[in-house]
Formats: sequence, structure tokens, C-alpha cells
Amino acid sequence: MSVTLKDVAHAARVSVSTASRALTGTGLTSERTQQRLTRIARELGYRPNPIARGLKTGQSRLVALLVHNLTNASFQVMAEEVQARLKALGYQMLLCIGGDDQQQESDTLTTLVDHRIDGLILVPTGKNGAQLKALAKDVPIVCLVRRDDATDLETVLADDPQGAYLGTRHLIELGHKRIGLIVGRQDTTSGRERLSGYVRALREAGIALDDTLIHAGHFVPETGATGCRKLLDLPRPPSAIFVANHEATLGVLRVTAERNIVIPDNLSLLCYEDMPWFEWHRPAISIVDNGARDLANLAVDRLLQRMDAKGNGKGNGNDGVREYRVGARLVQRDSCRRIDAAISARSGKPKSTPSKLSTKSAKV
Amino acid sequence: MSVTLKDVAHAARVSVSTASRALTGTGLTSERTQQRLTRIARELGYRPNPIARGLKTGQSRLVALLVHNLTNASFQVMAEEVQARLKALGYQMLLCIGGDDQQQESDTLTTLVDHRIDGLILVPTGKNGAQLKALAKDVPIVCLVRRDDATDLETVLADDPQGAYLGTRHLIELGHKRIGLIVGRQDTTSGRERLSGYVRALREAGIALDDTLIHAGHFVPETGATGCRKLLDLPRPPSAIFVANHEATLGVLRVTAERNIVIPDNLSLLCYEDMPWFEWHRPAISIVDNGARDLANLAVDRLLQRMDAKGNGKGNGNDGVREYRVGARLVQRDSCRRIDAAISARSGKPKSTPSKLSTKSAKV
DNA sequence: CTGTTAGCGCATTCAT
DNA sequence: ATGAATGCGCTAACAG
Repeated sequence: MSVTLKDVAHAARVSVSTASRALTGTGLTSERTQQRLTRIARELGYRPNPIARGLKTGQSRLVALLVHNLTNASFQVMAEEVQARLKALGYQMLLCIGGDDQQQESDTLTTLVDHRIDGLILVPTGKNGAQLKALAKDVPIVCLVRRDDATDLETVLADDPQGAYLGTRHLIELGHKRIGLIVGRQDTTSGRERLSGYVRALREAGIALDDTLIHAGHFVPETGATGCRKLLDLPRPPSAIFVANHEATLGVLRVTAERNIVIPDNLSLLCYEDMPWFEWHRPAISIVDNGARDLANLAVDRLLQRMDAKGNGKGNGNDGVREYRVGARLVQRDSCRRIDAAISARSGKPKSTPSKLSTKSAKV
Repeated sequence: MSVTLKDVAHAARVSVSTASRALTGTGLTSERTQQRLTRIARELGYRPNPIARGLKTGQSRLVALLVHNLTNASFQVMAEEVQARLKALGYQMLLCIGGDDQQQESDTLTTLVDHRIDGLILVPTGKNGAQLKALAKDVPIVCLVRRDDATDLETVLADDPQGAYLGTRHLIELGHKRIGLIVGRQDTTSGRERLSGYVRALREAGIALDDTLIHAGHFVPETGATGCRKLLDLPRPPSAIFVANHEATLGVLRVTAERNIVIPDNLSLLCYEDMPWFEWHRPAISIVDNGARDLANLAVDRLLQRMDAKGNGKGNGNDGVREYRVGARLVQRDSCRRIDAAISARSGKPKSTPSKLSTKSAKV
């Protein structure tokens, strides 16, 4: 069916090994035969068989990306980015969807090593530490977005403490004193870290922490709806809400729409993690950008480095493991407005006056 | 590093071939050794090496899905669905993103066959017909969502004529006479088909076709914005807009928001292809559901069938190729309202009164 | 620099 | 029912 190395060798009247050497460019062949073979191979339409090569070399040119889903915009971006990067390098991406589920993650992992993947980037559930640790001995692994505390894997994280700090500070600078926070589950790193950034910003500004303004919950729209209602029903409702739980954004928007709350006039809204439609929404939604694309790129960089560290036989480079942070970035659009020295929410009309603060960071 | 068949055979004091036969369950071994081998294999943690197996059998347990992007909600759903289905069957999904670009599609295709994929589901650009046709001889292929007219590949399509008809008829039944249509490029199947459905519904209702109400354009938000403005600026603007170009939806929503057009009071809006946030939006957006999940499932079904048709040596089953259609479905939410016998748009207050028409179809 | 030989892990044909 | 032998396509020792 397809033309093999043998065919090429035969056509060129050399041995298979010479053909192999010439085509893989090991420099162990004469310049001339090298060129000749390349030409003949091209003419014959020879394509090396990765399976056969893999059997011999133990490599597959396959790299896996394991994410929770494709609904989350950040994961979409990451998948697209990782695929693009890898393809350019001659690797194929194996995209897996783990659903943030322990069992699924575990199953997927074994399947992947069965297929002798050359590398793995995953958003860990954090519940398969032992397995991951074991796998890490055989294949380079980079954790993305979440850390698996039971392992000492190289990890690329968003700078959530900073992002939340940045966002909160922005709202404070706009004059907001009562800032509602809707944040993720506190048993996740990002949930905790974002809360901490919020707390720090308030503390720095000398604003007392008010527990009733904080709502933590699962990563689903309902969390936003519930949280938002809770906040709005407060005796003294917040003048701004920081939705640091991406999935919750939908719920918040629904509730504000249902209650005819005009954003940003009656309420400032700042969200976390961009989505394509945020800037098409009216008002365009201001966000803290977690840098999904950069995260993906950095993860690929780190993975590649470890992959050829391993290739060079320098151990699996498992020492010197470190954690990377991709800085967050504030993207000001039209959903936050400056508030007068007044204390209450629901004040009135003035149009959003964005401050000049556009902090951009990329400590890597 | 990992335990091989030889190890198992050795431990069981049988030959490798016996071990192989027992574990692959060819029924050519005694019940007893079969069980014994299975047990030993499990104890040793044996995992067959797909690479080695693949080299021998010419199969890889890899199935590729090639889509244009992951931004489009339908593609997300399809990717998730295909991955889930395949995983359950012991296949790994190779997700590729082609960007609706001829070159990328072509490159990807060659890489994929290099990897000896067992099957391929793709949304074709329609520009690599020759290549696809050639590949189809080696590997089962199913086209999804779009047809590649230069080939005679099995194809699973959405029933766009019916979907557009359904949507348009719905608006007509609500009393709308002037219905704007924003639709995709007319050099794509879906673009043409959706237009035709719209036309048919109008014709049936005895409503004269008005070209100024139709705006066709690229699959980007800008198309929606431009189209929507054009429609609203008409001397006699439509009382309803049917956005049959998924990507254009964002643009339309922006423009209506900017112009403070209250939906559905001032304008009814019907969109094509669902997105998670449509039902969280206020008003929740009514849609024509193209059945992304069903499309994916059907494609997988067809692919599997062809895959084992090929396995069974019954040719590659390339005869009896046919086209499948997954029926569209109207999902009524709150963005369309019944309009009085009046003729003009921008009439007024009455709340949406959904008709009882909930056509559901699944001709398969 | 090149040809010969061996073997990666497995399935399968041919013997028994 | 089982074992021995062969080869999938390729790379890498090992010799020349």
C-alpha cells in the first residue's frame, strides 16, 4: 500500500540502513548519497512510518493534552495553541477530556502511556498523584493551571493571587468600597488564590473584610446566579461584583438582567478569564485575563525542554523542577465605572471613566 | 521498563504465541490456559503495546477528528462527543484543527495517514477533494457538517434546509411578515441550504421575497453587525431577524444592544446553533438546534461501521455510500414574540406567546 | 562511508 | 491446543 524504506533503498541501489541514515540526516553518509536519497524518496512519495520507527525508538511523536472540558474558554484556547505549536514541531496532539474526574483521568493516563506518548500536558484533578508520580519516571509531564500537590511535577500556573489582586485593586481605585466576590471552590488552588488576592487588595486599601460579600461555589453558572442574588439582597449591597469564578459569569449576567440592573451604572462588573463574546456584549465586559495562550505556550516550552533533556539521556531532568507563573492582565472594557465618594450602590448615571491603570505582567 | 508479552509467557511457562492467542481471545486456546494467562497478565500489570501491535496489524487504535476550530460551539460539542464515544470503544481521538484552510487541511491529512489512523471524521474545506479521495482508499472516512463535492465520501449533514425552514416558519406563524435573514457565505453548502429553507417557508406562506432583507457574509461576528445595521436602517425594517450564520450572532446582539432595541418587544431574534450562554442570556435566545451531538454520534456510528467493514475484508465498503441528515429542532426560548396583525416593526409591549409548534425531527 | 545483522513487541503461519 | 519461526518497517550495533 505505501512505499517503505526498503522501496527507496532498492530504487537507489543501496542498503536499507544507508537509506535510513541518509533520510534521517545523521550526517553519517556522504553528501551525495544523502541528496540522492532525499530526492528519490521524494519522487517515490516515501513517508516514514511512525509506528515502525516508534517500535524501534520508543517514541511516538504523540503528545497528549488532558483538559477538563472544551466548554471553558481557557481550555479551548489552550487546546488550539498547543495543537498549533506541536504540529509545527512535527508532533501530533492527542486531546483528551477528563471531566475533572478522578476515574476518567486515571483511565486516560494509562491509555496514553500505552500509546507511548512522548510527553504530557495536563490539568490535573489532583486526585491521581501517585499514578502521575509513577508515570513521570517514564514520560515528561507538565501540569497546567492546577498543581497536583501529591507530586513534584513541573507546573505552569496562572498568577491567580496577582490577578485577583489586580482586579480588586482596579475596582477600589474606581472608588468602590463594597466589592462582592464570587469565587470558585476553596478546595482548589485557583479558588483559594483568587480569594487571597482579593483579601490582600482590600487590606492594602484599608477596607475591612466583609464575609457576607464573599460567595464561593462550584464552577457552574448556578453559583453565579445564587451568589449574585445573595449579594444584591444584602441590606447594603455591593457597588461592584468581581466574578472570579469563570463559569459563574453566566449566572451573574442573568440575574442582573432579570432585575434590570444597568451595568455599569447601577453595578460594576468585573469578570475573570476572557471569552470571545465578552467584548461583543453590551456593555463590553471588563476582565482579568489569565493569559490562557501564554500558559499553553509556556507549558509547551517546558515540556519540549524536558523531552529533549530526556532524549539527551540527562536523566529525565526531574531535578530542578520548578513552578512557573504567567502574570494576569487587566483588560478594561465598559462594565466598570468610577463611583463617587458616595457609599451606596445603585447611585446613578455617570459613564464609566476607566483609570489609567493597565498593569501588565509576565514574570516567567 | 514495561512488562511485555514475553514476560507474561515466561511467567506462565508457555510460548509467546500461546500467550498472544490467550490474551487476544482468539478462542484457539484451552479455556484453562486462557484464564490462567489472563490472570498472570493482570498480576504482572501487562499492557499490550499498541505500537508493536500496530506494526503487525496495520492498525493504531487512533481515530482522528478534524474540525475548523474550537470556538464554534458545535465543534466543541462534537469533539467532546466523539472523544467520549471513541474512548469507550478503546480508541484514542486525535483532534486536529484545520482552520478551514486548504493547506492546513492537506498537511494534517498526510500527517494523519502517516500515523496510520484507523479512521477519520472531518469537516472538509472542500478544497482537497483529490487528496481525500486517494486517502479514502486506505482509511475509512466520514465527512461531517460539510460535503466535499469532489469526493463521494459518506457524509453526515445537518438538515439545514429543514432547519432554516423550521425557523422561518416559526417566525411567520408568530405573525412576522418582514423577516431579515443573516446567513453564511453562499459558496458553502450550509449557507446555500439555509437560504433555501428560508425562501421556501416564505413562499409557502405567500410572502414575497425581498432581497433587501437578506444579508450573506463570512462566518464572523462582523457579518452580523453589518447585516443587522443594514436591516435596521431599511425604510421598512424587519420585525424579526433570523441569524442563520452562527458566528454572526455576536455582532447582531451588539448592534441591537447599542441601539437599545428591546428583544423581543421591538424585534424578534432567532439564531442558529446553540451555545451554552444562549439560555442564560436575557432574554434567553430562541434557536434552531442543528443537533451537533447527534451529528457527532451518527458520524461515529458510520465510521465504526465502515471500519469493521474494512476489517472484515469486505472491501472498504466504499459502495453504498450515502448521505445522512440529522434533523434540526426548534428550541423556543424568549427572544421571539407574537406580533399583531400590524405590519410595522417596533410595535410594542406584548410578551412572547410561544406557539405550540415544536417540531422535532430525526430522519436518519 | 556503507552493507550486514539483529531486534523492538506482537500476531500469525506453519508445523506438531 | 500449543510451540517455533517469520516478518511488520525501521534504527542501530557491528563489521568492513
